[in-house]
Amino acid sequence: MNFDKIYLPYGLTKWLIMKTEHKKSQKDTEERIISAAKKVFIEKGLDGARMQEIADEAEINKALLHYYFRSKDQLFEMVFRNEAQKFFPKIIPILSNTSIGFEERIKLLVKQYFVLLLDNPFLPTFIIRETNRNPEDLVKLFSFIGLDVRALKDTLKEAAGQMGFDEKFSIHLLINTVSMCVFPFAARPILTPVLFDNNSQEFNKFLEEREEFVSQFIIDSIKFKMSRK
Amino acid sequence: MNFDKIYLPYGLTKWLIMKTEHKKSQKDTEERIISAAKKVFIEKGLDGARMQEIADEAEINKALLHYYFRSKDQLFEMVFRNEAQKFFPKIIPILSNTSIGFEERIKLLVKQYFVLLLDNPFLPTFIIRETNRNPEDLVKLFSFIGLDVRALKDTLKEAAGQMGFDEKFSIHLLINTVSMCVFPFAARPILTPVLFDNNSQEFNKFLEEREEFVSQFIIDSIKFKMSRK
DNA sequence: AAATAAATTAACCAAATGGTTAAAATATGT
DNA sequence: ACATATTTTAACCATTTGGTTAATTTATTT
Repeated sequence: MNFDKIYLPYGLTKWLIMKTEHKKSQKDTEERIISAAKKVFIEKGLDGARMQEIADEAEINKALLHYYFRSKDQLFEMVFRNEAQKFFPKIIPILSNTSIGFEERIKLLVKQYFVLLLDNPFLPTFIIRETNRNPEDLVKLFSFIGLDVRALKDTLKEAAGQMGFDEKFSIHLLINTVSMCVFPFAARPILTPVLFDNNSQEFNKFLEEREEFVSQFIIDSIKFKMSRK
Repeated sequence: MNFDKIYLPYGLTKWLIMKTEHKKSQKDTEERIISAAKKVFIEKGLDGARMQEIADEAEINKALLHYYFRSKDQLFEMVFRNEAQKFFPKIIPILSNTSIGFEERIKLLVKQYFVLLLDNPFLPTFIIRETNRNPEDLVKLFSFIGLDVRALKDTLKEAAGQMGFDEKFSIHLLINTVSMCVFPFAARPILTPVLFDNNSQEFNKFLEEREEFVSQFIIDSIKFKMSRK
C-alpha cells in the first residue's frame, strides 16, 4: 500500500493529477467548504460539529477552513444566515395580494412552505436548535435578511381585517399555519416510529400529500367560523 | 475578603456550617445533581453542556458527578428519559374515553398539552434537538417509557372511525393538534421578536390564552368537514 | 472512642479540538 | 523563464473537557 514516490516532470505530474484525480480547480474550493459546512452544521449543530469533519467532507486540509473563513463561528454564521434566509418565506407579498381571494392566499402560503421543506427537510430542526441556542442575536439576523417586522404585522392585520378577523385571531391563524407545515419535519424522528412503523418512505409519502390536507383543514376552520357569524 | 483560617472544635465547626451555610444533608446531593443536570442539558443540549457547569450549578465538585453517575452520557440519559416521559402524554385514555364526545376529547388533549408546556416551556426544543441528534435509539426509549405504538394506532383508528374519518385523516388530525400546541414553544425565539415586539411577557400571555383558540380551531374545521357530507 | 464506610474534594491526566505556523505546491504576472 | 502571489498542507500548539486518583472530610457502626 505504501509505494515509493516517483518524481515526474512538472507538466506531466500536473496533467496526471488533473485528469486522474479530478483535481478541483481551486476556485470551487470555497463552494466545497460552504457545502460541506452546511451539511455538517445542519446535521450536528454548532456545538456538535467538528472542524475536522467539515474538512474531511470537503476533502481538504483543516487549515484551509481557517484560510477561507477565519473561525468556526464565522463559518457557522455564514451557513446560518443562508439557511435562515431560506426559512423566512415571502409572507408579505402573498398576504397582501388582493387580486386573489383569502383562501387562495392561504393555499399559496402553505404550498410555498411545503416546497421549501420537502427540499430542505432538516431546516426546521436546524433553525429551532440554533435560534434557541442564541436567542439574543436574532434581531441582528432579521435586519440582515431584510425581514421587516413592522410591515409584516401591518400586512397581517390588513389581510385579516378584510375578512373581519381581529388582530389576535390573525396571529393565531398565521402561527397555526406555520405550525402545521413546519412541525412534522422537526418531529420526524418521533413520528416515523410512532405513526409510520419506522418506515421513512411511508413518512415521506405522508409529508408529500400533506400540503393539500393542511390547506383544506385551515380553510374549513375559517369557513365554519364565518358561517357562525 | 481573604480571612485567615480560624480552627474551631469539630462539633462547633459542624454546627456553624450546618446553620449558617444551609449545608445540604448529603442525601439530597443526588437530587441537586439531577436538577442541575436537567437545567443545563435542557438549555444547552448534550453537546453544548459542560460537566463543570452542571457541577457549579449543583454547587459540588465535578468529581462528584462521576461518583453518582458514571459518565456524562449516563447522566444525560437519565435526564432525557425523564423529560421524554413527560413529553409523551396519555393520549390513549383520552381518545378511547367513549363516555365523552369527540369534541370534548380534543379539548382534553389540547388542555393536557398546554398544562404541560406552560409548565415546561423549553421541553419541545429539548426533545426536538435531542431526538434529531440520535434518531436511532428512539425505539428503545419508547419501550422504556411504556409507549405502546400498536395500541396508540388502534385507538386512533377506532376513535376516528366513530366519527366516520378514515385512518389517514385521523393521523393528520392528531399531528395537526400536536403541531399547533407544541410548535409555538419551540419557535419562541423567532415569534417573540417578529410578532410580539420582542416582549416576552406579551408572548407568554399569548400562549396562555392560546389553548382555547386551538381547540376551537380544530373543532371548527371538523364541524365544517362533517357538514359537507 | 475507635474503626469502618461513605461522601467529597484537589490535583491530575489523556484525548479532543479550534486554531496557528512555516514550508511546499500551484498559479499568475512579466 | 523567472519572480511574485496565492493556495494548500503537515506539523504543531494551547485550551478545553470528560474522566480518574488518591487523599481528606464526614457519617455510621461497634
